[in-house]
Amino acid sequence: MNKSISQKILANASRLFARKGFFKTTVDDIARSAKVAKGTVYLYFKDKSDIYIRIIERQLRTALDDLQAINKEKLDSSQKLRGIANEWLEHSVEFHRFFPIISMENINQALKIMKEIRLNIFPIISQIISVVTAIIEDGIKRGEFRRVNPRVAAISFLNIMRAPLLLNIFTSEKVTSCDEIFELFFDGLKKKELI
Amino acid sequence: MNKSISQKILANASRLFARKGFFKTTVDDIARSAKVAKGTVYLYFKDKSDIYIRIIERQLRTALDDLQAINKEKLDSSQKLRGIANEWLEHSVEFHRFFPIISMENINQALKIMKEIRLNIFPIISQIISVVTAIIEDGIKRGEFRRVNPRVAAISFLNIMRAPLLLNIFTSEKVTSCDEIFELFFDGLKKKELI
Amino acid sequence: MNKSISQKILANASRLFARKGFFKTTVDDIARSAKVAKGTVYLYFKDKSDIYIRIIERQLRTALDDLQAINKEKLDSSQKLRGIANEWLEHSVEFHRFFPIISMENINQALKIMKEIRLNIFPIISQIISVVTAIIEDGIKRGEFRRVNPRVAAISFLNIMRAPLLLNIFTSEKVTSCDEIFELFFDGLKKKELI
Amino acid sequence: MNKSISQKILANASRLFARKGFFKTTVDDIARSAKVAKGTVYLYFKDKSDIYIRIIERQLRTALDDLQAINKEKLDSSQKLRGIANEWLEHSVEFHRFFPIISMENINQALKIMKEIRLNIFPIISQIISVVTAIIEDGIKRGEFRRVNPRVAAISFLNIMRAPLLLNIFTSEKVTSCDEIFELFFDGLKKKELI
DNA sequence: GATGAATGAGCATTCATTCAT
DNA sequence: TATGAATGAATGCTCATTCAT
Repeated sequence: MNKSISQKILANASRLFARKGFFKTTVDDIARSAKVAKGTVYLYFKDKSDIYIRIIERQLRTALDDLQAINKEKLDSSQKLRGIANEWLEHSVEFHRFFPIISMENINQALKIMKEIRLNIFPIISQIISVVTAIIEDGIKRGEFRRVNPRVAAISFLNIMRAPLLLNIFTSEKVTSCDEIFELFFDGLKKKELI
Repeated sequence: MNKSISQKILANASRLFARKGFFKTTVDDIARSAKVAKGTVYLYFKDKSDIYIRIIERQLRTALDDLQAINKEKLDSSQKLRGIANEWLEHSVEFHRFFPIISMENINQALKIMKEIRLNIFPIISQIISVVTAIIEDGIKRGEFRRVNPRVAAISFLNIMRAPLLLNIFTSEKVTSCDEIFELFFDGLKKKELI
Repeated sequence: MNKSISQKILANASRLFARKGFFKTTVDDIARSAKVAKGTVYLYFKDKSDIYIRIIERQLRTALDDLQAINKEKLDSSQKLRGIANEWLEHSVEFHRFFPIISMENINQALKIMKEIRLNIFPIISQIISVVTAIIEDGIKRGEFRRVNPRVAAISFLNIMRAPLLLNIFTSEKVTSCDEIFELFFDGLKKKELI
Repeated sequence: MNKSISQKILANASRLFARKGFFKTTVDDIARSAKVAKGTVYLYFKDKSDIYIRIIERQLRTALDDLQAINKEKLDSSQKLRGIANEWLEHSVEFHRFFPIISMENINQALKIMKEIRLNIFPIISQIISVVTAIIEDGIKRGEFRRVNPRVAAISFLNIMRAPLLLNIFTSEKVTSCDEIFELFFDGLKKKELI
C-alpha cells in the first residue's frame, strides 16, 4: 500500500505545517509523525517543498471539487454561494483551505518554491475564482444579483468568508454559522431607504 | 543618535522581511542593509524575532493612529469606512499592514515568538477591530446602517478590503480604487426589489 | 547463469567507476546500468568496495596474463618491452590498467577497503613488476641492456609508459604510438659522444 | 592573524586529504584538526572542494617556483634535471606534489570540482611542463641532449621520477637518491655498442 | 534466486548569537 | 558604543545495506 504511506506522510505533515509552519517543521518531524524513516519520505517526495506543495494542492483540489459539485446542483445562485460559505465554515479549522496561499507569504518571492507554487497552485486558485465568478455572473443574468463586476464580487466573497476565522481568533464570538456574514454580503451594510 | 540606528534597522529589515519572509531574511542581511555590524543589531534588539515584532507593532500602531484620526473627523460612518478602505488600498503594497498577523501563520504557535505576538500584537489588532466596530455601531445608531452585529461587520469589512490584493495577484484586473468593493460591501450583492 | 549476471555488473560498474569515481558511483547506478535490482548486486558482491576490488583485480590479472604471454614469446627483451608498451597504449583509455592503484589514492589508507587492496591487489601488481623485472634481467644477461638495477628499471619503465596519458591531457600532442617514448627510455636522453 | 587560520586549515586538511582522500575527509575532521569550529572553515573557504583546490594549487605553485629557481641557476641542462629530480624525491612524502592531478582521478569528470580544477590547476601543471620542456630544449640546443621531442621528453621525465614512490610501496628497496633512475633516463636502458 | 521498499547513519552547509577587542 | 570573527547546534538530503515478499 504505497499509496497509504504517501497519504500518511501528507496527512501528518499537513498537521505539522499547520502547527509549526514550513520552516520550523523538519523532515525529521514529518518522518517521525508518519512513523517512517527519513529516507522513506524522499522515496515519495522530491524534497520538503514538494510535500508542502502537494498538501496545498490536495486541499485546493478538494475545495474546487466541492465548489463544482455545489455549482452543478439545481439551486439559485445565492443558495449556491450560501452553500459554499457554509462549507468553508465547516472546514475553517483547516483554515488554509480556500486561500492557503495567503499563509505562504513568509516563504515567498525569494524562494525557488514560489516557482512551483505558480505552476501548481495558482491555476487551481484561478479555477476556484472562476467557478465563483461564473455563479455570480449567472446570478446577475437571472436577475438575482445587481450588475457588479463578477470577478471583483467573487474575490470579495471569498475574502469576506474568512471572517469567521478572525472572529474566532480576536473576539469572544464563536461563529457557528455563516448566515450573518453571508447576509451582510448579500444585503449590504447600508440601511435600505424607506420608500 | 541611537534612535536613528534602531530606526534604520527596522526600516531596512521591514523591506527584507516583506520580500523574503522571516526565515529567509538573515541577521546578516539586516545588518548589511542597515550598514551596521551584525553585533550592533543585538545592541538594539534582543533577537531576530524581536525585530519582527517591533516592525509589525510599528505598522499596526500607525494603522491604528490613522484609523483613530479618521474616526475623529466629522464624517458619516460610511464616509469613515470609505476613508479607511482607501487608506488600506494605498498601503496595500505593504500589505501586511492591517492584518500582518495573517502572514505570520508560518512562524506561529510552536514558536516562542507566538507568546510575544499575543502579548504585543494581538492587543493592537483588537483595538483596530474595536475602532471599526465603534464606527459601525455609530452608523447603526445614526440610522445609516442596518442593525447587524457590529463586530461581525467590522471584521467582514477588514477582510473584504483584502480583495484588491488578491485581484492583483490572480486576475488581470489592476484595482486602483476601492470604490467597487466598498460599494459592494455597502449595498450588498442582491438586487434591490423593485417596489 | 549467475556468472553472466556478476559479469554484467562488473562490466557496467567498471564504466561507471571510470567515469565518476568510486564515491560518486552509487550502487543504484550500478544496479540500474546492469539492469538488475539493487538487492541482486548484494547477492553477487559483499559490498560496493568488493565490486571495485574485483574490477581492479580482473583488469590487473588480464594485464598480467598479457605480460606473461608476451614474455613467453621468442623475442628480444627490448622487443618484449616494446610489445608491453604498445599494449599499454592500446588500453590507455582504460588507463587504470597497469597502475590502477595510483588512482586509488583517494580511497586509501583510512578505509577498510585498503586492507582488501593490500590483500588482493598488491600481489598482482608485484607479479606484474616481477615479470617486467625478469624481462629486464634477462636482457641484461643477454647483453642487450646495461647493468642497471632491474627492479628500478622495471618500475621506471612502467611509469614512463604513463606519459601518453598525460600528453593527451595536458598538451595538444595526441600520441598514437609509444615509439618515441620507448626509444627515449631505451636510448636515453643524453647525446652519444662521438668517438 | 587571519592568514594563520586559513593556513592552519590548509595545512591540516592537506594531511587529512592525503591520508583519507577527498570524500572520506569530512569538514568536521578538517575543523577539528585545525582546532576551529566548523563554521569557521566556511569563513575562509567556499566549500570543501575549495579547500582541496587551494591545497593542490599551493603545492603546485611551490613546485613551480622551485623549478623556476633551479632553471635560473647557471647549470647544465642535465644538472638542472638532476636537481629537479632530487627535489622531487625530497618531497615525495607529500607525493601529490608534482602530479597531484593523478590522484584526483576518483573525483573527476562527473563533478563540478573538475571545472575548478581545469581553471585553477591545469594552467599550473602546464607551466611546470613548459619549464621542463624549456630546459630540455635548451639542452638540445647546447648539444647535451639528443634531438628528441622536448615536450614528450619532459612528460616522460616527470613520470619516470614517480618511480621512487612506487619502489617504496611495492618493493623492499627504499630509494634515497634519484641517481639510479636519473641515470637510467639519461643514458637509456640499452647497452652502448662497443666500438 | 530476485526484488526494491524501507532504513537511518552520516555529512555539507547555514546562520543566530556571543564576545574579545 | 560598535565591530565582525568565531561558534556549533540544527537540518535537508544521500545512499549503502537489509530483508520481507
